[in-house]
Amino acid sequence: MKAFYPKNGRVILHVDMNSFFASVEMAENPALKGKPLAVAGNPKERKGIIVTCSYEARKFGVKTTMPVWEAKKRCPDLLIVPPRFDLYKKASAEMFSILRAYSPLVEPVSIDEGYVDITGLEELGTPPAIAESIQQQILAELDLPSSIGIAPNKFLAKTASDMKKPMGITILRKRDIPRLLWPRPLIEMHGVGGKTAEKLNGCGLFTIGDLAHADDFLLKQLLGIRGIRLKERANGRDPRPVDPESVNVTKSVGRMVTLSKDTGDEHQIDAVLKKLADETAERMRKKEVAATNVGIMIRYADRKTVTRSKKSGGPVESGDALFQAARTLFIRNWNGQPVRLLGITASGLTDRKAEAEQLSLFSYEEAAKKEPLYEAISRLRKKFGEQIIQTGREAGKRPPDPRG
DNA sequence: TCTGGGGTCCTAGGACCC
DNA sequence: TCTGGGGTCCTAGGACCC
Repeated sequence: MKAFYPKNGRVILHVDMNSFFASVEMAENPALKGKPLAVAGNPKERKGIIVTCSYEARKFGVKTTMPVWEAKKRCPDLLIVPPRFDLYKKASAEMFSILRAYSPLVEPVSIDEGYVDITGLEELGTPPAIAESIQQQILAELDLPSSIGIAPNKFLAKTASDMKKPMGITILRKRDIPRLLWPRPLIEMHGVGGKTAEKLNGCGLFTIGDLAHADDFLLKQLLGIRGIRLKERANGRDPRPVDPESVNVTKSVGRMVTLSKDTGDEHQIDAVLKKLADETAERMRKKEVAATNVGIMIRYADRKTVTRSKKSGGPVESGDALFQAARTLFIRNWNGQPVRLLGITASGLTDRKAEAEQLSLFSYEEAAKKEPLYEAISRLRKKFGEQIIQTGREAGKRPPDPRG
């Protein structure tokens, strides 16, 4: 049992929910269980792609991001339901609260997966026993299947949770790396996508083992700092801590939408931008943030996509301000061709409360000090004492209009 | 009949300052 | 007339993930 807790090592779990959206739908409606099921958008609105599908559907070759018509061709009996994000968010929150009952060091990565650092929790049992307990509790309380990876760091835990689905528990130790990790093709490695795999293949590197032994200089040339980092991970090294705070640090908030039909109609585009701006502002309000940068995304009929952004003078938080900024960017950068997709992103986010405080404590007072009236009052106070003159501001009235 | 929407991180070039 | 390097900020886009 002690062997699971090496003196200088960590024990990290990666909990990955299996075909999450589809599983939540099945938990809600057990009649769907055991059937080929997909959660997908409406094809008539050109959003007809598979978001998630059940294992029964996967047997027919149905995959995430596949257009619905193609999925139907492969699996004629495929049941399709539209996504219900509120339901998934609720299930996600319940899943994470189960995890937090085991350890406070829980880092959500997305709606359906997260890391748990269980280092030093010997009293709860061995790591496989803890994983088993978590998995069974999620199944019993939420009726949802999951897979769990156990390893000394995040990368290996993530890799492990992928090895056995559904309802798997997999341990990946450092000493297992040459046997279990290195023979696999590069594209299967977390962090290596199609483009990176192609580049590496072009240099004669095909497996994770090849990457693990590749030349540092070559990797740096080819992929920059990412190359070095990927090689480290291929060797089973990943120092990233499990950070429970990362979930509270949002870098950007946005909304985008593929239009049901391409359009070059300015009124229609205006209406879409306004809606996106209002919805983005609403999300910002919920997160209590303001933006210092506003960006737009335009995708044309040929899928060519451009992004434009501009740092704002002051904090932007209202739907109207967001809309005006987005509209200006759009007018300046639109090439006049029909538009397929429009998006708005608010970034450079600042805390609204801190913003308000700063405004009242600094800007207001600093601005006031620049007023000739303020200077005059200060001078008189020095001469006659503090009590002599009470300004309108201090008396709780509106500040005097400087124009008289 | 193609190919959604929400994010993160990194790079690179130009502006600008010292 | 010809000319340095370093640092930071801003912007655009690429790659990746779920």
